[in-house]
Amino acid sequence: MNTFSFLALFPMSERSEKRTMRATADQVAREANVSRVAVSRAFNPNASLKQEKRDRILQIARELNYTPDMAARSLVTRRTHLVGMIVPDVCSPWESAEIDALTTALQAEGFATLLFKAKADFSMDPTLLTYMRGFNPDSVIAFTENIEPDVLSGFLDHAVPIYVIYDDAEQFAGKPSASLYDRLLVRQSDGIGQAVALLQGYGVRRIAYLAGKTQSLANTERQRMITKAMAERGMEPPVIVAGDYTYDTAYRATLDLFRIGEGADAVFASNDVGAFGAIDALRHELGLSVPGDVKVVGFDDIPQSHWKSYNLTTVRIDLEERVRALVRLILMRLKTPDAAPLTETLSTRLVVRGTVG
Amino acid sequence: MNTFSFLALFPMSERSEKRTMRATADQVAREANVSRVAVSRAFNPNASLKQEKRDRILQIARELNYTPDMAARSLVTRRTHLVGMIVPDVCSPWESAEIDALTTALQAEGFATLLFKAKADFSMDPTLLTYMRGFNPDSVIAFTENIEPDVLSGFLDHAVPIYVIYDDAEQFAGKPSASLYDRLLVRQSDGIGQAVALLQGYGVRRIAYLAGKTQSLANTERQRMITKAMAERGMEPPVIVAGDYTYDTAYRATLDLFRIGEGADAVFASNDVGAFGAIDALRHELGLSVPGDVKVVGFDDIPQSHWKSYNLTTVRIDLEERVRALVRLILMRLKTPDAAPLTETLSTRLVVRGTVG
DNA sequence: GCCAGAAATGAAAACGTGTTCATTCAAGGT
DNA sequence: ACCTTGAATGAACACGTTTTCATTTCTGGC
Repeated sequence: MNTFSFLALFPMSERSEKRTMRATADQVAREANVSRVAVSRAFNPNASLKQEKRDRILQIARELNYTPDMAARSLVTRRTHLVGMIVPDVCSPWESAEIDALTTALQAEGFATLLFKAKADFSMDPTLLTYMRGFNPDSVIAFTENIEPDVLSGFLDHAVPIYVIYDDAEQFAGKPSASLYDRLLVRQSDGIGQAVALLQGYGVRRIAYLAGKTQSLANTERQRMITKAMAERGMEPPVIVAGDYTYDTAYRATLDLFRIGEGADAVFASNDVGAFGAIDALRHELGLSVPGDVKVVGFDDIPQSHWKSYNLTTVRIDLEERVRALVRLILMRLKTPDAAPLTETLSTRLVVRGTVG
Repeated sequence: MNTFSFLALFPMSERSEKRTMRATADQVAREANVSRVAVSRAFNPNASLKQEKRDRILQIARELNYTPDMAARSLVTRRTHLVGMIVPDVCSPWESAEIDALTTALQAEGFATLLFKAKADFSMDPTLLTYMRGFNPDSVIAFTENIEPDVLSGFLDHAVPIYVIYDDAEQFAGKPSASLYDRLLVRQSDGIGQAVALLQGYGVRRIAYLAGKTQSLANTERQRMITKAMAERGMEPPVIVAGDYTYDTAYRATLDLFRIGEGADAVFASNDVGAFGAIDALRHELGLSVPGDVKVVGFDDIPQSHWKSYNLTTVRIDLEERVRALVRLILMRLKTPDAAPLTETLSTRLVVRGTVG
């Protein structure tokens, strides 16, 4: 029992013992005394075929362990039912959660995930793109944000981008292209407003924003919205601390902020993992209390955020909802390419736990 | 800049504006004044073709943005260059790290990862398998351990399993099949021995083993090796606490152990995430000190284990090394199907941090 | 019992590539 | 100058499916 995890498959020609090929539509047809076309139709629900005949074919197909060959099918259909995902770091909690949810949702719709690892610096590798192109994915999801849509969609033929934009649809007023395409609008300002209000309620005056990757649009918009929310409440602009979404960088940046810099009443991290780094630096190296001396707020609400050691107060982006909206957009555009551009909107909200108050 | 993450592709027939198909080998051939066969050969390094001719073809291919169509190619080659991965939980730190490393390694060898989400209960879904079969992956990696190899390799044609076994190759003495196939032997006992020795050195007498999924072979072998190591040092057998590799279950199980049960001097968790749950329960709910009152040891050494809040002492499985060995086995078997069965061995070692001593 | 329209059917033509096989070409040894 | 060997070449076929299109069979209304 439970003896294995890995399995290699081999084409018939190379296995001397097993001479049983994968069953083909022709074999099923012969066995069922019908034409090969009938077999094809049996597997296509809305093709016209006598019910009784269809049942018999499917029965025989099951006995022969037959499944239509996707490669052959996609050759004529021009649909591979593959969705390419380009990911720099599968280990990142937020990204792995998003991959998980996307794969689940797409799988339910009959699409399989084709996973590619991008370079660590988030850059888009032309070789990788060329390589991926060969598989002809029906759609591509890129988890890196530092490449122009035009470059990528020029590389992949007939690609129509779906924009993920933050807070202000108007920030793209100058780019006419943005309004021509489908968009997912994430209103980060909602949760950020709640967070800033809560912090101010606790008497916080000086907030440090622990930034993420500078190429990340999500990051720059988070920073902008925090600054805006603070201004609206009559607070001074936040102190900006450079970061890159990782624990280690956040840890060191926090040390610098409090040792070399002038510290802060609260640290607003650009993501939860960064918040963890900040908390650990404050508690375990600087000897400060969270939330006693310094409040900490994160962003994302990953599963680890409710772990008791951190118990993080954070701005939650509902992953399930986000993925549902994205999959809806992708499938809509795939089914009806000429439909009018659609915009989905996603709110965010503050989840209050133990690192504030 | 940095305005998008998602991209949908569409077959020509459905896009009214763009009428430019993907370039085909015929077009390249016509443009270069050669036969289509020459184009095929140009992309196959060990086919015989005049160097000058090959260069010209590749040049023109680049200009036309041409890449061989994998679907068409695999139809005749019987090789898809796809490796299917069946994963119950992509979010799990250890699994996501393994997916990341495997994808990187396989990508370097020209294989792409085809990701499928299995049911949450680790069970193998026949529908999923049938579905995956359609894509004809060259190889399959299953991250779930509760299905007989025979069942799966019967389902997928011409599948030859690669066994991952733990500590004793002899445990499969009764199963002749095990010695017929390739194997990765993980010597968990190495690191476990070091851990038990260290704990005994600190005067620990009563160890609780916080178990993982009972269907997991890795788990049962960890338990067996801990018991064995303790016996060899004249210690009483460990207290077994049921678990399932998750934080929440580990947290509650630890509470029960110390409130209802009789507690322990040390908790040996079946994985790092479980150790985190134990630590948090001890520190934040039971008011005990780690490592003062109770020592904690984990298993895996995931990236989070060095985070200061946990700073976990743990038995490290070298992920890179493990993945290298696995990829080596898979590729070897794929290239030379009739080669003699190979066994790779992997050691483990204790990484000492702050939760012991 | 007849006719129109709809549903069911199979032959043939794609889809884009790799491979076989017989042929041509170039080079090198006597 | 001749033969031999090996490399270079392209025509034809194969891979397993879907789709088109023309034909046949069924259905229901008069």
